[in-house]
This record gives sequence, C-alpha cells and structure tokens, in this order.
Amino acid sequence: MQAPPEAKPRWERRKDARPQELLAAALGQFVERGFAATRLEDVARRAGVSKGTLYLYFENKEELFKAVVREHIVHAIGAAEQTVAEFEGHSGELLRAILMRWWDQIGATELAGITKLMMAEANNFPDLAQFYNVEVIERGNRLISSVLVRGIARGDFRPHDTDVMTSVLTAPVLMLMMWTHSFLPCDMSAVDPQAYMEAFIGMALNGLLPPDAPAA
Amino acid sequence: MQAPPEAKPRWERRKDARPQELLAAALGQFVERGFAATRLEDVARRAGVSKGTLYLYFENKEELFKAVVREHIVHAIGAAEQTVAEFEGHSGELLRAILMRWWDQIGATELAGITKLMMAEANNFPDLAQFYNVEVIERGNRLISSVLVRGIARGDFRPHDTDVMTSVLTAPVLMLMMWTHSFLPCDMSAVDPQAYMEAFIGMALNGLLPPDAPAA
Amino acid sequence: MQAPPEAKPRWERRKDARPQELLAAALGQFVERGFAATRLEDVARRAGVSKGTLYLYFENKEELFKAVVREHIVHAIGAAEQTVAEFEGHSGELLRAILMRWWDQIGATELAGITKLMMAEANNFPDLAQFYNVEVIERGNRLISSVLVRGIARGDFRPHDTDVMTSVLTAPVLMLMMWTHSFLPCDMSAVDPQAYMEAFIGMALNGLLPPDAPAA
Amino acid sequence: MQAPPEAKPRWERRKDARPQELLAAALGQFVERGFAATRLEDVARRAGVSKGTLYLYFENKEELFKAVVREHIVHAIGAAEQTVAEFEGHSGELLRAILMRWWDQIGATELAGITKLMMAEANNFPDLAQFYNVEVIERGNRLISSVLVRGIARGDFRPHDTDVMTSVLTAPVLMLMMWTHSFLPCDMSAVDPQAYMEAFIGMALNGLLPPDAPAA
DNA sequence: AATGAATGAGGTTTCATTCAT
DNA sequence: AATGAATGAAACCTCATTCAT
Repeated sequence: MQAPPEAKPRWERRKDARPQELLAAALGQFVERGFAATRLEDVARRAGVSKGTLYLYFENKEELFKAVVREHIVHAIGAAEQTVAEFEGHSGELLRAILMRWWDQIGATELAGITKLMMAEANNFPDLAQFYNVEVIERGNRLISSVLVRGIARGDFRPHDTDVMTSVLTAPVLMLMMWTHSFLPCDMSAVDPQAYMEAFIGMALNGLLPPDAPAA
Repeated sequence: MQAPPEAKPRWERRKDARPQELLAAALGQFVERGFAATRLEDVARRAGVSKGTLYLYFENKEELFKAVVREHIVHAIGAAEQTVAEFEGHSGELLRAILMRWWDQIGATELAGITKLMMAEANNFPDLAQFYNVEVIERGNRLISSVLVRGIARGDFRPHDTDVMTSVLTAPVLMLMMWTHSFLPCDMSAVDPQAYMEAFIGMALNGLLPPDAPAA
Repeated sequence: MQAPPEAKPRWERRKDARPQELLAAALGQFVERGFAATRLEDVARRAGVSKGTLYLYFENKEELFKAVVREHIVHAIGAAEQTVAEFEGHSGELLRAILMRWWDQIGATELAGITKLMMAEANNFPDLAQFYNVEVIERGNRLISSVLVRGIARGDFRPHDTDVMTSVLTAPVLMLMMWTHSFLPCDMSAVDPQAYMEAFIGMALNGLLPPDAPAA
Repeated sequence: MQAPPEAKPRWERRKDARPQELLAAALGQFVERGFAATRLEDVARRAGVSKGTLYLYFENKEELFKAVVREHIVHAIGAAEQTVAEFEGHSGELLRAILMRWWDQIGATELAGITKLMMAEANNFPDLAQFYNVEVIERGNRLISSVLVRGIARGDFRPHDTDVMTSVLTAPVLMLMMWTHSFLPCDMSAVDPQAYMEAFIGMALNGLLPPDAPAA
C-alpha cells in the first residue's frame, strides 16, 4: 500500500543475468590489472554490486577467475570441438577455420589479456596454473592435434609428428596475442594482425599438404 | 668450551660486495615472482641480510628494481653500443653479433624474466614502465636501428625503413624470450633456441643484403 | 551448554554512530600523545574496532586528524559565526560572548590539546599546518575581527586597528589554553581560569569603549 | 714515510671540543623538529660525524637530550644562582637582572625551542619530564623564589606568598617564549618582546615594593 | 538475494641502537 | 676515538574474506 508496486527496489532481481555481469566485470578488471593486482572491490563496483555479492556467486578470487576462463575460453574450445566433430570437408579448411576463430574470438579481443596474464602470473598461483593447463592448454592442444590426426588419416595432410606440429601452429598465435596486448611499444603497428594470421596459415597449410597435392 | 671461538657474529660486514649480492638476490626474486609479488623480506633473506639492510643501498622497491635493470640490462646495452661504435667490418656480421649477444647474455639467462615481468606488470607501475621504456626499449631500438643505418650507408644492406625493420628484428627475439621463460608447457622443447636464433638471423641477413650481393 | 546464546559477536555493526566514535577516540589519542606519536592502532583499540575499520571512514592519519578538527573546532567556529551574524545588541556584549564561548567549548575542554599539538608539531607536518591555518586560525581571526569592525561601525567601540587588536585579544586565551594543558607544573592552580578570563575580558572591553562611554 | 706528516687524517682529534659540537648540532635539530622527530642520523650529519660517534659520548637519545639541557639551560641557571648568591644590592634590581637574563640568554635564542618542545612532548617521555622538572623547573622556580625571599627579608619587597608570586612572574616569560617560537602566525609582530619584557618587569617590581616605598 | 561494515594478516618503510673494523 | 654497515621492532596502510542485517 505504501510503496507503489513499480517503485524501484533497492536491488533488482537479475536472476540468471547476474553471474554474467559479474564475470564480464571480472574479465575486464583481470585483463587491465592482472590477477593479483585486481581488487574484488573494483570488480564489484564495475558490476554495480557490492563486494559481498561476489561471494554469493563465487567462492573466492581464484574461483571467480576460473569461472571467467570457463565462461569465455573453455566455452570457446568446446564450441570448436563441436565444429571439428561435425565438420565434413578437407582438413586444411577445417584447420584454417579453427585457427582463424581462435584469433577472432580470443586473440583479437580482450580475452587475449587472460593469456598474457597466465604467462605472467602462473608461477605465483600454482592452483590457477594447474587449472589453466588442464582446461585450456592441454585441451586446446588436443583439439589442434585431433585436426592434424584427422588430416593425416584422411590423406589431407602428409604424415608428421602431430604433437610437434601443434606447438608449431600454436606458437605464432600465442605470440601475436602477447604482442598486441603488451604495453611494449615495439612498433607492431607496422604489422596487421589479420594479414599476419593469413600469411601464417597459408604457409602452414601449404607445408602440411601431401607431397603430390596441388599447392593450395 | 662455552662459546666456540669461531662463533658466527651477528652479522658480517661485506662492504663493496654487498650491493652486488643484494642485486643478485633481487633479480632472482623478481624473476621468480614478478615485481608486485616480490616481498623485500624475501629478497633480504635470499641475500642473507635483514630487511633494513636493503634500505641502506636502495631507496625503495622501485629503485631496487631499477638498479637491477641498470646493473644487468642497461649495462649490457652500453657494452653493445661500444661494440657497434668500434666495429669495422661488414654490417651483417655486426648485426649477427649484436643479436646473438642479446640472446646469449639476456635471452638465455634469467634476465629474460625481467622482460617478461615488464610486459606483464608495466600497466600497474607507470613509473617503472616509463623508466624501462627510456632506458631499455628506446635505447635498445636505437642501437639496432643504428646498425641498420650504418649498413645502408656502407652499402652492406639494401635501403629500407630502418624503424620498421628494427621491429621486425626484435620481435622474434622477444618472443623467444617470452616463450622459453613462460610456464606454459607448449612443448617448445621441440625447438632449440640456438637453432631458432641461427635460422632467424640467417634469414634476416639474407633479406637485408643488397640485390646484387651474393647470397650470404 | 557449549556456547552461551549471548556470546558476543565478532563485531558489531554501528553504522552511523561509528564515525563519531572514531573521532572521539582519535581526539583523545591525539590530545594525549600528539599527532606523530599517536598510533592508529591505539585509536582503533580505544574505539573498540580494528585497525582496518579506521580506513573505512578516513583515508589516512592526516585526514583523520583533519576530520577531528573539522568536527570539533571548525564546527564551533561556524556556530560562532552564526551567532555573530544574528546578534543584535551591543558589540561589547557580543565580544564577551564569543570569547567566553571559545574558552568554555574549547579552552576548558580536551580540545585545547589540539591547539597545543598544532603549536608543537606544525613544523613537521606542513600539510596539516596549511589546513589548520586556513580552516582555524584565519577563519577564527576573521571572526573576531568582524566583531571589532561591527563595534566600530556601530559606535560601540572606539576606532582602532582591528587586526592588531585581534592578536591582542586572542593571545591571552591561547596562552591560557597552553598553560592549563601543559604538563608543566608551574603552579597555575593559583589562578582560576574562569577568573582570569573574566578579568581579561573586562579589561579588554573597557579599553575598547569609545572615550565618552561610561566605564563598563 | 709514505704519507707526509701533514696529510689530513681520516678524522681529526678534537678531544674536548667534540662533545660541544655534538651538543650544538643536537640542540639545533631538537629545536627544529622536536624530540621524537629528531633523527640521530641528522644530528650526526649536522655535526659532521657518524651516527656511531654519538654513542661514544651519549648513551642514547634521551641522554643526549639531557646533556643539551644541562649544557645550555641548567648551566645558565647555575650561573644565575651564582649571581644571586653574590649580589649585594636591592632585590628589585636583582630580580630585574635575573628575568632579563633569562629572556636574553634563553627566551630570545633558539633555546626557547627546548621549552616549547618540553611542553609539547613531555607526556610521551616521562623520564624526560621527570628530569626536566627536577633540573629546570623546580630549580628555576627555587631561584626566583629565593630572590623574593631575600627581598622580603631585606625589606626590599613587601611580604607575600613567594611561591604564587613565582608563578606569576614566570608565566609571562614562558608565554612570550612559546609565542615567539610558535609557527602560529598570530601577528605577534605587533609586540616587541623586549618592550614586553620591560613593561612586564616594571609592573611587577612596582607591585612588589613595600607600601611605603617610592615608586620605582 | 543482497548489502557493506568489520576484520586482521601481510606488505613497505623508518630509525634507534649495536658492533666489527 | 671513529666509523658506518647491519639489525629488527614498530608504524602506516591494503585488501581478501566474513557476517550481521
């Protein structure tokens, strides 16, 4: 009776939207400051909630970080796995799609900051490192690897050591991510990431084709 | 009987050796933990002194870090500048020497951890970033650049945009440093850094020669 | 049986009362120990809270001190200004009221310790000195001065240099404050501050009257 | 043989001069900063010696301070006692001499800073307070008192409570010292200390004369 | 579900004092 | 007699986490 029904409540039920907002805020803060230097208070303020609210959704800072990684990176890997499982064409085409999506969805976004952050701080947070290795690195490598195996099996690629080749293929992408997200003003403006990715993938695919295949 | 004559004194005076020991301890700690996460107490313990002793030699944490950088990295750049100034042979040979020394004296040592650290934490410590940019990055780039200019002037290299080329030349080395000093177990064991450097430099030099020169 | 139901909680929420309690504790500690020698931990303990709590309400030690001064002294000056603005009677009466209130509300209370503290430590804390000069000394002097100007304008006082007279009027009060709050056991017990104030004001007012006025 | 005899030695034997230099440096520093805020390192630097040297002459900071007080203030009291003991004229003349000397030798010099310092910090250093009370305040009061007693005994002064009168006589001098050495910019420039002292002493002596004496 | 006041361990820095040289 | 390197006990301040409301 006192308050009209449409009176703005002190806080708003967001229900399922809430966690997403918290994760978005956390991502931004982690990328800007790194893991250790990120203050939960800033994450909360950025999400427009109170510090305590974070703890309703995430056990602690590490779990919040893991959730960010799961939400954005692990999820993307899952989608890529799906693509691989369903794909029916030439493995070279598939590999190109996977690598380009990696760049577009992660490398070219603020998510690349997570990669940088992990390289920098993993030493100080062994639990996080363990988690990231299992959930991201190993799983990601497995994904690339599986495409290579598929390619060899189908005769799309010439036979090779797929584990080594996985490293060879991931390294440039990781490096480009570090590069574009580092403060270091090493005039990378000279290089267009998109062009770099195109060149790199073209070269790689060419090198993977069987000896008798026509150049891609 | 009570006190053995060689009872160790409460502390030992080290005089001139001290600063070096402190810097060595600090370097180790910074590389292992990063700047923010390094506790001065750990640096002190590692050097076998008390916390207060650090402050006899360095004004504060930032100055300690700067001293580490000056002692090891800036100093090395200075030596390289000397080499460039005195060198009399072909610029390709000089460039090779400079790049290999960079790798051998910094990239392949724990000093590469400083580079990694700066990429990771510069955002959080603007003063440090400023210092590092002026003392290391700009000065280092100027050094490489000067070799290229020299090469063009002498006809050792074909004409090119030396600033862009400086980026092109530094990028792979920086990346290799990041790579080999990152926790990320991206099976880089497959690649021998030395071989990588050789290959990279060989390629670069070839590309820099004037059109009519015999392949290196 | 194990835990009595009325077990006291780890901490108690005080909400709006808190700042006042903290300021009271801080005032007590500052007056007892001085600014530099006051440890925030003691202030906290005195207020029955933890060290960290202080920082929820005050940015740092200096801000805490300023808040104490504002809360008690600046506030009192404001009230006095109000009185002056609204007063309608003889300026001598007004001056007497202002000076007596100064003594009663500040000089005779522990707040006099703040005055003593500022005299002692201003040299070591330039920011504090600056603040105190602007917020207390200049403003207080302006207040007295305005009463004198009003008195001259209304013909209540004979013409005189109001700035000099302001000094003449404030000096004895400040001195009495120092005196009664100093440890120095210079048998001031012989003098009753109240009587001293009365005598001083009586004399001052007499001296300020216009030549032809009947002695007060 | 190696070093010519007149080679400047690493340090110079000053023998008895040393302590005086240290005390002078300490006095300056104590007056500028206060007791707690004075760093022994600054005292040492000011005296041109090392920190350790201070401890050869003074057990610790408190003893150093006591020595300063003894050297300058207690010593002056002793000289004044001597004067009183030997004086043969009218007690009014003697009292005037004693008070003026107090002002000239202490009040008008940086030594007045010691008085200010004691008022401000005695609470925090009970041992110092105790020392100062016994050696300076009580002894100083006894000195004044003795002059009053002598005056009454000789019929130079009318009978009165000499302890109370001692307070009455010392208060204005102490206040003037505080005043002139405080940062508080309470335009005391309007008052010339010398004139103030003259006026005060004149008034006091007049009040002390026996009823039938001719005005001084 | 949400808040935000409260906590307290942990980090950097200062400085009186000690002691090997 | 003199030095000055070394110590270590505080002091200020931060922030992840808890919990009464």
